[in-house]
Amino acid sequence: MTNLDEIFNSAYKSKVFRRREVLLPDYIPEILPHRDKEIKKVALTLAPSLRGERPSNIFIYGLTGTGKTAVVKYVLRKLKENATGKGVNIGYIYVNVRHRETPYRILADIAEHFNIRVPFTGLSIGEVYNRIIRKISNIETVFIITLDEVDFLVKKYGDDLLYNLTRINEQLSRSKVSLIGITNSLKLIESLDPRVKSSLNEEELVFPPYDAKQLQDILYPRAMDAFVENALDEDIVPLCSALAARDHGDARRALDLLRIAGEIAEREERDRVVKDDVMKARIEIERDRVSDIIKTLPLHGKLVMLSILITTGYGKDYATTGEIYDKYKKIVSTLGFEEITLRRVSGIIGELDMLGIISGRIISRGRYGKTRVINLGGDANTIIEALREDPIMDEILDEEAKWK
DNA sequence: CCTCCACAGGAAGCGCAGGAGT
DNA sequence: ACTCCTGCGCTTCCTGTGGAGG
Repeated sequence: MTNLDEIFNSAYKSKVFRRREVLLPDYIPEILPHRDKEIKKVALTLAPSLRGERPSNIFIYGLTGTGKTAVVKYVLRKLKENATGKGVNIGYIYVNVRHRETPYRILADIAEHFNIRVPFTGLSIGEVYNRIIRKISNIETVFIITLDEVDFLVKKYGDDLLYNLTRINEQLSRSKVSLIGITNSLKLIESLDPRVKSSLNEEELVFPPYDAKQLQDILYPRAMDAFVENALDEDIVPLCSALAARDHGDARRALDLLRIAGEIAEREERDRVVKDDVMKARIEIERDRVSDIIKTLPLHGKLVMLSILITTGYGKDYATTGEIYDKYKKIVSTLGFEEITLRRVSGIIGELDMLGIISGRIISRGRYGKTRVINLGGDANTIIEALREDPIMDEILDEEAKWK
């Protein structure tokens, strides 16, 4: 073996991980602990497709990381395997609505599964819809379309698309389509058109959150698979489970913590993951999340974020929408930009609140009006760091520092 | 008890960019 | 070249509201 081989080999061979991919969010294990009941229910509902019949539509509720997506994907995979064995045609399509959050993109995504090429924009929604129908109408297949996180779609664009999809069968001659809707919010179904509601809710399934013990049952087998023997301190898995259990029993969060903790240990070329790595992982996850959001903010979004940062005294204090808007106007006028309206700034603040970058609550000060009181939810430095990636923000922050 | 502040947040719509079809 | 489509950031106009002060 030459020197180079040795280098590559030792770089390739991690001291911590054996199969890191087992911890990635889209990995579906062979066994899903504490979800037997749910798997059975989904399987029973979808089973008629093996006889070429259209299965009932299913609606699934549950908070993030409760195994909704995993269960659905798992059952669909098994179903498909079973179908090919029996010579039945079943097609399944999985679309995550959060990543494709407009009706057009969702349809475009579905279309792409059928090998219909659709442009990023330019076609009418109806046209994409028609192309899909034209393409699949005559194929003798049961299609199961899964829409993950539909709440995002309904909240922003209403239920038109859902309504059309539930009625798609009327326009198909030989193929059949059934839908699986997955949502985080229990309130969603109430806001739906009654027609959509009854048709989509043929079967309904609620996924309860995991508790710390159940999270451990999920983590242990995966940790065994993912890590080299003895790479984990004993208290690592319980710690990740406990932290995630506090976070409404989110299994994905628990797996992320475990994986990132491992990556930190690996980066530092240690062969053992310790408690402190988990704590660091927690900070790192938060930093990445904040930085991703701030980076993709439009210019005025960043300026508003900056104004919040300054008016709240870098997180030590509270500020109202009005105070933030005043500060924003000052910043904008020194830069010579055109300012956006209060309405829009209020909207941006609302969005930042929803994203959890800041935390605000609406209060009434009686005579002195009703407003939103805001402070930074998390760490100011994380936000400053993310903002400084934009040269304009960087300059303003330097300027601001001089005044102090 | 009523008023009226300082906004929240819904609805409609505008102008532009990116792209399709004709 | 021209029309038509959507997404995005934004504006305009709007109605709604908890409670301190009169």
